[in-house]
Amino acid sequence: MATDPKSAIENALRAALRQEAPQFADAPIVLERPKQAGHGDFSSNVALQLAKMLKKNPREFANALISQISLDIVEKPEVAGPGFINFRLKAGSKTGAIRRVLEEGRDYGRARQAQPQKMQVEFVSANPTGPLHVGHGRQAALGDAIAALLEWQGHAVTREFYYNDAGAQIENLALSVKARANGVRPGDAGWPEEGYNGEYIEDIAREFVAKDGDKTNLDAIRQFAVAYLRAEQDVDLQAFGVRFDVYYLESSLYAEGKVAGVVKAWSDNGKTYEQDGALWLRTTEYGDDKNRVVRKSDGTYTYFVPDVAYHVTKWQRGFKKVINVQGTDHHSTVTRVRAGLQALKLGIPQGYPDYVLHNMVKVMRGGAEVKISKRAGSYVTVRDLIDWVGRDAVRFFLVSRKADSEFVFDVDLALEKSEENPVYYVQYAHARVCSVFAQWGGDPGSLSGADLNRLANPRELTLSQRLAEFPELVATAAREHAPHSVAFYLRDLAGEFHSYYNAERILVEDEALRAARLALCAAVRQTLANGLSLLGVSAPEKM
RNA sequence: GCGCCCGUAGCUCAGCGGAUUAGAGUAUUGGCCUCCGAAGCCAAGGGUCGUGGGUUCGAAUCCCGCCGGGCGCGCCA
Repeated sequence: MATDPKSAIENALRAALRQEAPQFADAPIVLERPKQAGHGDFSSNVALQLAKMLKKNPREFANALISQISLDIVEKPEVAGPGFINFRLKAGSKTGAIRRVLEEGRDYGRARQAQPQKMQVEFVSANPTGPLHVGHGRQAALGDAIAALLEWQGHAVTREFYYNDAGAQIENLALSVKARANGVRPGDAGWPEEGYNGEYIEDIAREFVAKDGDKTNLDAIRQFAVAYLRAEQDVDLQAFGVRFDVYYLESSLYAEGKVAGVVKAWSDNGKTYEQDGALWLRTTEYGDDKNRVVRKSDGTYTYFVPDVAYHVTKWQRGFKKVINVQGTDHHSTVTRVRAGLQALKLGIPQGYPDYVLHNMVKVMRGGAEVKISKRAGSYVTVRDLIDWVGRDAVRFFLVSRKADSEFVFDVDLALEKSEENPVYYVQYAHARVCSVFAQWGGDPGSLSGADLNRLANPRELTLSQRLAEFPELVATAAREHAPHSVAFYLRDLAGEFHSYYNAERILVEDEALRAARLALCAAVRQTLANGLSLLGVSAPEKM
């Protein structure tokens, strides 16, 4: 079992620091991988960081530190530039990662948690009033990947979908379907003021009538329409490869009295007041810029009350960490929900819950923005995208950018020139390795005994090092809720593999060298597969 | 007007407070298949990191102003 070289170096530096500058023994130690090969494999700037506070010359201090270090996995450390300490790994210690990947297999990159926490990621949470649009697609891809990242960090993660099935928009849905069922079309007299105009309304109306539905029974229509759309969304999510553990219905919060309970608790805590016939919550006491109405003068609650009630259940269900994935257009709710939770005085932490807010998705095709979908009318649906470019491409694309960046989804890039699609580049690397193994025909299990010291050329060592980075990359991506870094890593890894593959032959005559190269390839394949699975993208053996 | 986010190569985007050339992809140009998959590789050109200050030994990165863009500022959800 090889120790991870990076932590070994870090430990050695820490020990040296304890000797040379005990007062900073706990200072953060940053080890980065230099861009330029000439600067070694790892580089640290601790000496520069601490020199000022120590009132010492950075280079002298760096020299003092390295005089304390003796590690058998690296050559002698060097002081460079203004005071960087550069470490160059001995060739043998670079390939350790290969063995580790092969040993851990599908678990390579996973961390064990001494005390796993219950966590929850809430995402999509689309109202059952229409098909899922591209924004939901981005949320689905992001949320699912974030959930996977947290699972890989050893936590118990629940994927949850919240259905706003109790609000006014459901009423509008029912009215729209009823109007359609009775032959009233958008624009006609009698069409609901805030009705839904998409063609899917017509579909629902037709099916409702076909089932001998009573065209005057609004309750029956509402039930039918919600069930219809929920089923349709489920089909889309399934096609997208996203599965939820819990579907939470807003209506159940009312049914169980939780909404009224929240308002009562606020009142009991003295956080509310009456004004203009409405009941207000003093959210300004918790960072909001104005107080908010919680019970309207007509006696109904504003939408954010059930939202708070919902989050109380998350806390009470034991989720210590909750991440809500939402569009930035909802960012004003963040402060409100947190304030509402604080005002209950239930001991819920101040920053609860966490949010990942994502920007909007713009779909481009043929050089122009696509805004119209045949099904939905006013927006492009997830189904449209999957139909156009396939599930893997959609998922990879949608997580391959930071959540807060505006996303331009270029259908032409993914469709007409599909070979230039980044996801194929990564999948192709995986398929290539598979192909080599098929050609070879040997038993992969036999590779565990390969002499990895035979791997000496720079491309092999670079690849090995890249493999070694994966677990830390996953950990960082999980901590920062940033699955896009996994996508970038995979591209880099695939790129280095393609270069290697082009420059060197794997299936050489020399048996020992062949075994070593195959071991490296097997590790690359495994790491690619693990990374792709994190993103919900398949790793095909042939394409 | 106020709040949050964004502004890096023609286009789409990475970039951890650090070391002469700021990175990918794509697009453009020129090479590489008697050889394990050319959906690939190699090479070239292309950037005052929106702008003006400040902090620092050092700023694309941190702080402030300005310009440009997005989103939000309901007894809507």
